[in-house]
Amino acid sequence: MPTIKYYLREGLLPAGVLTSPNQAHYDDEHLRRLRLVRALMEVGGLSIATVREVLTVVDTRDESLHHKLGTVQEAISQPGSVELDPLAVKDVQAFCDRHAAPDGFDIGSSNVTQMLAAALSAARSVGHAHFQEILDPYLEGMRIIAKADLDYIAHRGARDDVIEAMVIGTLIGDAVLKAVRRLAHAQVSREVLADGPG
Amino acid sequence: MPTIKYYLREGLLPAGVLTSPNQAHYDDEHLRRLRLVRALMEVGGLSIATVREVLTVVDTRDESLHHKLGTVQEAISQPGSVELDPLAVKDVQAFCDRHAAPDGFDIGSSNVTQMLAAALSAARSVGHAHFQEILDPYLEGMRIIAKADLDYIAHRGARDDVIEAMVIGTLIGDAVLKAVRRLAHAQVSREVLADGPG
DNA sequence: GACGAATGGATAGCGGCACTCTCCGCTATC
DNA sequence: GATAGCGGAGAGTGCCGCTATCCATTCGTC
Repeated sequence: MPTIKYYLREGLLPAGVLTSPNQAHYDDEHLRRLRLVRALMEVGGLSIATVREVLTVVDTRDESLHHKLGTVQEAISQPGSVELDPLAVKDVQAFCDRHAAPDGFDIGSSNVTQMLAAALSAARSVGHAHFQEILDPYLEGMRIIAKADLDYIAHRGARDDVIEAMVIGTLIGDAVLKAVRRLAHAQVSREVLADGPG
Repeated sequence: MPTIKYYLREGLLPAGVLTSPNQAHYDDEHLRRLRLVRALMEVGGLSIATVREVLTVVDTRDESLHHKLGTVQEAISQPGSVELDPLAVKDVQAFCDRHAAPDGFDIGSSNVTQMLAAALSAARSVGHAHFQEILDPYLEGMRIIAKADLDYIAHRGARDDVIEAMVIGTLIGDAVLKAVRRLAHAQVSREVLADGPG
């Protein structure tokens, strides 16, 4: 309960409707918002500052949907503070070029490409200089997943909370995918072992 | 530099070879280890305690490879402190059953299934009670990715550092996949838009 | 209408964690 | 022989996510 007071102070939750100077009323929407905050923090690993940033965008009523999606995407895709290896940056560039528009992406230097470059830099730094070769199969698998994601968003109806659905789908989706990847490792390696010594 | 002294104290880095009581020599292996620690922390988001745990297993010389892989997997797959929704647990159970051995997985209650249940619980709590329906396409995509992962490990040669390669591949891979997923979203949504109004 | 419990609001404090600072004794170097 | 720098150990710092305390008010109920 003191945590809720804290979130209120931090502006993560809207204040309740004051029925009297020391009595506020909270409805389902407040509860829902609280659960959203907890989900973003616990599963998505967002900091309070980032959650506030995201919620601000979610709550913005004017502004185009497209612009809001972009802003939120950037907010929830913050790269770590890894110094970028120029070679890794080149790898990212090559990858982006390879899958460039019209059917690909041509995103210049967003947080997403930064993330990717940071991860590949880290890989290089520990002696895995060819990790970028895995990017193409990764994209192949991720295209299937991305299609499922878009389907999911679309079927939820293009209501007012598309942005919210996207945030949830992205962050909780990341966590789910982490787990599913590990399960897939077990499944595939079992199949390989079965085929091999068979 | 004081950070390195700190890591030494915390047992994340092995002490250098003392050439004299106050002069230690550090070779490439030490540097490599340092970079590994930084990568696990900055990209993998591991805490110092978890890094130590992982490194302990990596450094263990005896013990079977299989057992070490399992231990490390558990260490780098720690779920958040989310209370589990029984319905979400049921969803996970159903998913596991659906893809059960011999070609699937039958992992009982490991950290991985915990992670999955936690994520689905969070989804439910924010009103996404049907998120588990996305699990099958997720697995389909992840199987492609998992195959690439195993290929990668295999082609790196079954040297002494398989566990290390697995840790790196898993954690840095997670970060890479996060980024690639976002790029795939952009790519696929562009394709859909192109097909739709076409 | 009196009284204890509870609420809203604000301020200060706590605990964990990843560092960082400082001091000490020593020794390689000039 | 002065001094700069190292290794080692303990205490201190800053941030962040809470948590505890305090006060005035007011709701419940008797």
